[in-house]
Amino acid sequence: MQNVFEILQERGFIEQMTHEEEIRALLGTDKVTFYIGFDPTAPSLTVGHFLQIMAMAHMQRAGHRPIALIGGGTVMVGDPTGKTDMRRIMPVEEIDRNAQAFKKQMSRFIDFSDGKALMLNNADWLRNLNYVEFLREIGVHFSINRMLAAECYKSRLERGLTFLEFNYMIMQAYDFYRLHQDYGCVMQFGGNDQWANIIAGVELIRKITGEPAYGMTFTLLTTSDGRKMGKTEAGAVWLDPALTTPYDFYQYWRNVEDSNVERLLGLLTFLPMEEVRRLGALEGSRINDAKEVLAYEITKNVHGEAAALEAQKAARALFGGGEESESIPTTEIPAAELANGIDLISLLTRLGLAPTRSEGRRLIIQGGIYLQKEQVKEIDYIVTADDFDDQGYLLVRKGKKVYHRVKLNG
RNA sequence: GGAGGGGUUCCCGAGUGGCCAAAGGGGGCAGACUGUAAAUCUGUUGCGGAACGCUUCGAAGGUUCAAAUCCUUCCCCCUCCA
Repeated sequence: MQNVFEILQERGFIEQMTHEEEIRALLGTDKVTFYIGFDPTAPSLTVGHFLQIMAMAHMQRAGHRPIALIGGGTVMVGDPTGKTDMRRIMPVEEIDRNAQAFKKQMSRFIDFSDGKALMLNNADWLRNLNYVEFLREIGVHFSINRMLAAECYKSRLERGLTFLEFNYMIMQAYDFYRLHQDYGCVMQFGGNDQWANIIAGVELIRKITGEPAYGMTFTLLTTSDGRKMGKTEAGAVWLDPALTTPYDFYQYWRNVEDSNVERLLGLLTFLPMEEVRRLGALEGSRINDAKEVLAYEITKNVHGEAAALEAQKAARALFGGGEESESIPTTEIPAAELANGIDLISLLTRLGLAPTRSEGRRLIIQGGIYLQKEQVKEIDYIVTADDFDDQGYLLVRKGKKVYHRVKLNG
């Protein structure tokens, strides 16, 4: 069997490592326990987390034991890495609620049965730390001079960094130490922005115990010009279908830029690399086939095969002219309300296609609104039952690719 | 605790009494071009309507015909000193 190290490397995960040769050897021979931390800052995991989960899944398939560490304790402090502003202090109730949601979602991707993987929450040991003991036991091992030199604090040193946030690195290092002592965890992975936090843990363990510990970071999802991926006008791309519908989720991947397709296939699907390379090599508009595969595979992984098929069918129908599908977002409106017609602007705000009436007006004036595939440019257009088709549906399109269906009820 | 600097519309950042709903850039949205891509170009980007009105410039008060701009108090951030 192929060393999982090679797999991760070939699929494009690996960015930095503390000890390349040792890690490669270890992963090839022993069963290792490793961990990745997830801070519950939001009510759902995002595609950024998903990349970490994929790496975890590859590791588990290779026989290693993952620890998914929910950061119910570390979020109390807030990771300043990559943030330019002070982190919001989150209420404990919200943190715990988010942590629960993370747990639930995580179980879908990693097999936690029979101790094949562990899910822990660092709230269990961080929230009740004794300050003075902690300082004497752990604090002595950290050099402020070194910490300040860390790249991740650079921008914050210019703009302001509180002592609270400054401690984040120490908390995370302590997590690794605890997992090492209590669970024999010897490796920590994370996004490349976590590098400083990870080596802090590696060094802490080595200093205190004299035993080896390793760290590795994975690539971050970015567009070709370096911007973070996973953001849309509506915010992040969530794994929770209530926050990002499977259709929108599918469409997000269907629309990634050409130059990223091969990379994303390697990172976010389980397709064999041969296939990944074949799809990535498609030229011109044929790369669209690869994007369909990408979107389908990821959606299947996250939302299941049925939802993925449904999303694919809907997308093909809307963009290819096939049969329409049920999974387009649909709003029902009682026929009685349409008796006298509804003005188009009101309809747009009601469907959520325009946040305000001003925005709706703008959209119409700029030619961004279509009813049943016909552009409508009259801002005082009145929608009546006549606009609906025989089955009682009205297809509203905003711009090139945002669709919404209205169903006439009763 | 002392001295100084600062908080502007999603973000950065101009604006020091009327010409400011507020320059410029970024981002977003829409249009053109395309392949449901990227790049590029154009328009647009507080809210509500037709002209026009209404609510904004850390918070609350005040001066003035008129305030983002002046005064008072308060909150928050940064720098230096202690």
